[in-house]
Amino acid sequence: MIYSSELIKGTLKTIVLKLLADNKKMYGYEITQRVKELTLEKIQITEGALYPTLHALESDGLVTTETEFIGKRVRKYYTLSPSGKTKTKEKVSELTDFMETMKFLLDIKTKTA
Amino acid sequence: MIYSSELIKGTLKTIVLKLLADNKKMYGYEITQRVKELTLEKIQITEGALYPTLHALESDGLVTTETEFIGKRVRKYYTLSPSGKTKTKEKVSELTDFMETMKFLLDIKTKTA
DNA sequence: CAAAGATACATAAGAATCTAATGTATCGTT
DNA sequence: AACGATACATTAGATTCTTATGTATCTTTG
Repeated sequence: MIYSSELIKGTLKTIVLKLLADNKKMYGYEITQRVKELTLEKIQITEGALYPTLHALESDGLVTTETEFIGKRVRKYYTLSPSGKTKTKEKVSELTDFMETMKFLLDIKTKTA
Repeated sequence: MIYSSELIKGTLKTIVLKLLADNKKMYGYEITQRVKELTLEKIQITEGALYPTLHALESDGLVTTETEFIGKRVRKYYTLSPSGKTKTKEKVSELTDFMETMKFLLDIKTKTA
């Protein structure tokens, strides 16, 4: 089962930031594959969604980039900046908190029904 | 603290459906107030977001409506249709599942760091 | 009793962000 | 040689939310 795309909305940026926090340095394609692998195919990040997000993180100064050549093929690595690390902590704790609230909302009557 | 609006994206429809499943019959304004109350002000549903969503649920046949007059003031009640009840179960279990996956993603390195 | 705030509906322009498609190019395998 | 995987990127269109606006009634308070 693949989650409906609307669920991914709003969490993509947080997922990317968290992955970068855990792995120091990643490139776009690698991120799509890692997420797919970690979520057992349930979250599929499309390139059309990922690249604009990465570019936005860069222009917000949350990540820095370095280009590397693997043979003749370009690979663009992303690394968290100091402000990116701070932002990641904020985003992760906000999402964690949000999920607690949502769990509460979804459980309300189910418990007694 | 109020959750950033992007987090609400994609979950609004599910929240509304779940509330209707628990309460049989609710009107728009009541939904905004109930969510605010249940989440201790952390989720604020604006009318500009709610009404289009309710109208969409109606045109998808997931809810039926009945208008009631309180004095001279109109109140529009929404009730889940049979297909709405089925949809609610699907949406709630998908979101629950999604949150488990997200929790896993967010916990990965935190555990060992 | 007038004003302000709460109740209650609704729409609409603009912003943000994702999907799906398309494009370019290299590398490895069969 | 052809195909699939790797790797970047952009764009038209769809979706959905924000912010503002509009209308109208009811309740509370100075």
